[in-house]
Amino acid sequence: MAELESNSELLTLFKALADKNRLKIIGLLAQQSHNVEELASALSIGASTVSHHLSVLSKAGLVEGKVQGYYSVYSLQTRPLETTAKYLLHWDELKGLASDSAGEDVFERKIIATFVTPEGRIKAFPVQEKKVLVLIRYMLREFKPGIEYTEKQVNQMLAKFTKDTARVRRAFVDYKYMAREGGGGKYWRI
Amino acid sequence: MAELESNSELLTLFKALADKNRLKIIGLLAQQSHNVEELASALSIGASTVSHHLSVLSKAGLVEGKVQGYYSVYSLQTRPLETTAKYLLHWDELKGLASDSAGEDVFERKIIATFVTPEGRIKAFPVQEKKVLVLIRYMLREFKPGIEYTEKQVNQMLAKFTKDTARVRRAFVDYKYMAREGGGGKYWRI
DNA sequence: AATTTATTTCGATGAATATAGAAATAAATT
DNA sequence: AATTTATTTCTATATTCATCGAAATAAATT
Repeated sequence: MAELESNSELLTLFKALADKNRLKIIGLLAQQSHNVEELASALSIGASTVSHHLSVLSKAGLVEGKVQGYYSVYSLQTRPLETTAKYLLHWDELKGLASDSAGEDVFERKIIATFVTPEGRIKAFPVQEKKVLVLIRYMLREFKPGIEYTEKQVNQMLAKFTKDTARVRRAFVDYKYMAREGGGGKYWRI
Repeated sequence: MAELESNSELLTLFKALADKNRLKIIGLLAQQSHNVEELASALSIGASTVSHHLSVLSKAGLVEGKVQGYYSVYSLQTRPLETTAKYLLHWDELKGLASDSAGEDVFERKIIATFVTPEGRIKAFPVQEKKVLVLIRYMLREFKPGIEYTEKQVNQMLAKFTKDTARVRRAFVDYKYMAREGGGGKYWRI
């Protein structure tokens, strides 16, 4: 498995970790290297099954086996565990997991990547109207159709994106993404 | 899921992460909260299937849903990801994964826990012979039956456990765990 | 070369689970 | 209260995958 984890590599890694006996194998190998039969008897399962598990773990880069006399001795490789762990810690990178699904188009994604922090706040508003609109729609997603929000609620929900909540609220209305009731100040998506 | 991860909690977490569509859901929720239908259309799968996936993720503590008008809006919970990541980084704790398998008995495990560092080195040799023997057998596991090792190899393999390799090598022979050929200095397990 | 030993591959079976569609539930609007 | 809308639960089906035993492979000893 390469150092840079693609989505499918992450998937094979999690799949490799998603089995009781494979976790036990990892635990045993974390103590000491073992050959196939030792693992089989420790887990009370067949040697061919252990061999299968080791192959799965090996494809995920989690173990490495080397022939030593009659036996092939397997040892734990901790690097993939470490890189995965760091990856999970910077969970903002998890956004990439959705990449191959048809959510945003390429242009929009680029704008968002440029003008939105990993935490989801607007760094600054672009000058070009077209780009501003991408961000407006980005924040609009927070509001579900069919629900009425008070002006206070709207401001509250926008606060996590930017300090200039009024500007965004006005943009929602100006660009006809939201309607507002004249008096009471209720907003809803169109 | 509790803060302290038991083995089975780790397993449910990895199982939850071991599916393509669930990873995509996590990716989408890392960007923004979503309701079930939004996720279903983004992934091109049925709403009931998404509901099932969200239930799996929820049992693992990875998402949380709250009712909001017509919709129930799901958001990503990053804490379990963080604790899991830290757990993987301190991979010496992975040894616990093998705990419920019938490898060592309780006494031996306790001795090893006391006198062996997380990295696998001998901190110090106990005074009681019975306890020393546990450590001797612990190191003996590194050597596979049927294979001959030169004295140099034996020392080399023991070096990762202790500086006093000669003591251990002698103990192997004294306690009849290993035999040695008189002249050439070849060792093998009995 | 023949034999012994450990591991891997192959083929088959059973269990777990992802998926869809229908029915039931819940929440809000009329 | 009846209706609309979204979600969940239920039921059934298809796929994935863990497991075993047998056969094939590989490596070392005789």
